[in-house]
Amino acid sequence: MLRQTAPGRLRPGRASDRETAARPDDHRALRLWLRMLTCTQLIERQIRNALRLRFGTTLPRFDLMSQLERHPEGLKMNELSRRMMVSGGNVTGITDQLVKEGLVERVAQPSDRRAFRIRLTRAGGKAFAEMAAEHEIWIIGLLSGLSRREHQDLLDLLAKVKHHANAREDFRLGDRE
Amino acid sequence: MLRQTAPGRLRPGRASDRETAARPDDHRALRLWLRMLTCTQLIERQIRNALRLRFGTTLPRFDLMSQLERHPEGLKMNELSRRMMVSGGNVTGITDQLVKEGLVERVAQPSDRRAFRIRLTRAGGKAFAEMAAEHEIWIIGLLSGLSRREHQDLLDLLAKVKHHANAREDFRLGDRE
DNA sequence: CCAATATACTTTAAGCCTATTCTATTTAGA
DNA sequence: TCTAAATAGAATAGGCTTAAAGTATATTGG
Repeated sequence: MLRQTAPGRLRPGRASDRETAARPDDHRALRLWLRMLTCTQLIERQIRNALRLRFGTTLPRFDLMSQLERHPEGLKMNELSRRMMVSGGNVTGITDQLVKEGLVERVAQPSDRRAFRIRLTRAGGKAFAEMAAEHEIWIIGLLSGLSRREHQDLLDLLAKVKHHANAREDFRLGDRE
Repeated sequence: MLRQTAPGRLRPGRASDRETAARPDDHRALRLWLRMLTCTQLIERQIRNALRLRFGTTLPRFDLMSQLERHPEGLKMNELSRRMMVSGGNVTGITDQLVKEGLVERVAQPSDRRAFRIRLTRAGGKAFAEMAAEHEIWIIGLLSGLSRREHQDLLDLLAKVKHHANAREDFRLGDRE
């Protein structure tokens, strides 16, 4: 059988994606935003796919484990929520899955009986190490079109974007009641 | 009542987000990727929020209508799918919603009875015009931390990323069977 | 013509994600 | 102390998203 795109399989456009449709009179900020979005989605989709095919896991699960790996003492649910930039309820669900798979554990906290620490189990740490190694190679490959100098420039420009957008968060732009 | 963050309300980290946790020995590509992701999510979340609060709609719906606005003659489902970079089944669902709301319509195509064109209705065009005007102001504001020069530099760097990542798509990185 | 294949779209099952609401516990203040 | 407010986390309902499988139509090659 020919290696073909499956019927519903997602293989988005090369010829005309979201951003390609930007019109000449679009404001430059809008063009820039569409391009940021396209780039991120392009990379994210490939990583999701690779995680699924190689390790049968998902990006959110990988992301959660990656946070825990950086904090061997464990993290509370709300810390995970903040760092992963997702809602608390979401963390509950993902954690439940990982607990069921034996990759992380909830450790009760005597000091605050409402909370507990989430930690990687030994199996979880081992599984994550394997995934992280390949994951980094994928990322390096996907971003290898840029020179070291360009990497740095892009990092700096995005830092500006990040800080400005963060500062703006409190203005609640669309919220005028 | 004080204007406060609701219990489960998503107000992700300023102090320590996903990317802040990157370690000094992380490869620069990984740091760059985490920062791209953080920036995009930061902006996207604010846009989603603003769309919900101001117009009671969602980003995918806005996105679909935005594609149609650029193509008054209408687009087929698979064209929408490609441009929006989402699966066909997803487009079906979003279109169903918008049809129910009277904002878009499916127009049968005699030349191919499997397909039809999706078009904005008059009401849809009107609604979109209002939203698009504000949307652009939000984006301009969120990206106003950069000078015109920096806008251009960022646009150029992201173009490189995009083309490289696009070219890599066929290598199916994680897929070795 | 007709069978095989491809295409356009929908449906389904499962997971992600959010806002909202709920319970349990802790903290702060009168 | 005792009550009100804040906090940690879970439960819920609804929407987004995907891969895979299904239906109908079109195209292609024998």
